[in-house]
Amino acid sequence: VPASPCPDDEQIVGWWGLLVEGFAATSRLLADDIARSGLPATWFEVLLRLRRTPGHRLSASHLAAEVSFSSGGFTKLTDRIVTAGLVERHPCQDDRRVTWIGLTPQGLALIDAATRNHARQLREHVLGVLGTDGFAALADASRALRDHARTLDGAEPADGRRVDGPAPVG
Amino acid sequence: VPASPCPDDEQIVGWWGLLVEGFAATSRLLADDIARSGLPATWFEVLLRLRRTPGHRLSASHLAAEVSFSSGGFTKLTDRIVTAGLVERHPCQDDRRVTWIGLTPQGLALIDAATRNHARQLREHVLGVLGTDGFAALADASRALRDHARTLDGAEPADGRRVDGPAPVG
DNA sequence: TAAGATTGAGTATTCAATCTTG
DNA sequence: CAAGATTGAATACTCAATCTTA
Repeated sequence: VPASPCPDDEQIVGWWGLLVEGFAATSRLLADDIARSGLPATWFEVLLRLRRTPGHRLSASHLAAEVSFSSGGFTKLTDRIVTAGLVERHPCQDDRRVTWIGLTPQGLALIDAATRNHARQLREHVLGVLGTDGFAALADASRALRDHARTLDGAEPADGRRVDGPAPVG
Repeated sequence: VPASPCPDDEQIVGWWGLLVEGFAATSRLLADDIARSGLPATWFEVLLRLRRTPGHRLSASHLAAEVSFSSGGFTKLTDRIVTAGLVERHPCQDDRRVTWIGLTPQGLALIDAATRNHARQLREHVLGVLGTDGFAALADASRALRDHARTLDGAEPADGRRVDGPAPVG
């Protein structure tokens, strides 16, 4: 796509639409494969982050934020993964409000295997399509978007300025 | 990110992780803003596609596929949007199994306003971060990923062999 | 007061089964 | 029998309120 100097609204909205569709389609492909090894996509996201953390443990609130879950939703998600025997809760000694979530040996074994398979899928369905440079550029752009959005998160006041349009439906 | 000739598993998985996080963070930013104008994100996706279709109408099953919904889930989503007066169901004359979903005047007015605001948000939170060339490149890569994934969808056997039918084209 | 975690209520989604039409 | 649409059961999430601790 040769870049226009000044893309119009339709162009911009269309570009973002491609992102939504591309990400959804690829995510589904990957999630289906992960599910085949016995892991819901949400569990995979949790275990993946524990796996790459020294000590294989993170605080519940930190982990919840990383996987974009609400506090309450993450409690229930954790309940299910604990029941499955893949993670354990550990009360924190220094600050008794926090709960550490740590991988069990079974959890570690499962996420190790799932990660190897995941990487294989990514080579096939992403790296194979975009090439190394393309995938790296995509990752770089995504990091920039993430950092920008997270900077604004919580700093964006619910100010009075509204869309110039019809009142909310309801 | 200078591209390594042969990225390892951790690298690849990390790159995809950035995509997941960047997309989630930005999507949430955009969805929050859309919600402020009175539209749930799912409604917006539906109305957006009707808006850019000649005649502002699509069949339910086609629309469901475009927004990545199950058949049953889309029926209920449609129920809610119909109740809000933004779309209407029209039985198809040629094939009485299909239902057309069409925008109402209110729906059109609302999605028009929401789209203008959406474009403004995209300029701020995506175009402003990546630049025109960066955004265009991202859209291009996303299109490639989408087309690849959709080619494989339905052609990828679940566990055993594919059910009888025409051989996959790709 | 504020922050981390949990609970309960409400909502939205998928899956499987059903109905209708081609 | 296949395809589109709908329904009911089950699941998973968010939000608001609560409890505990800093």
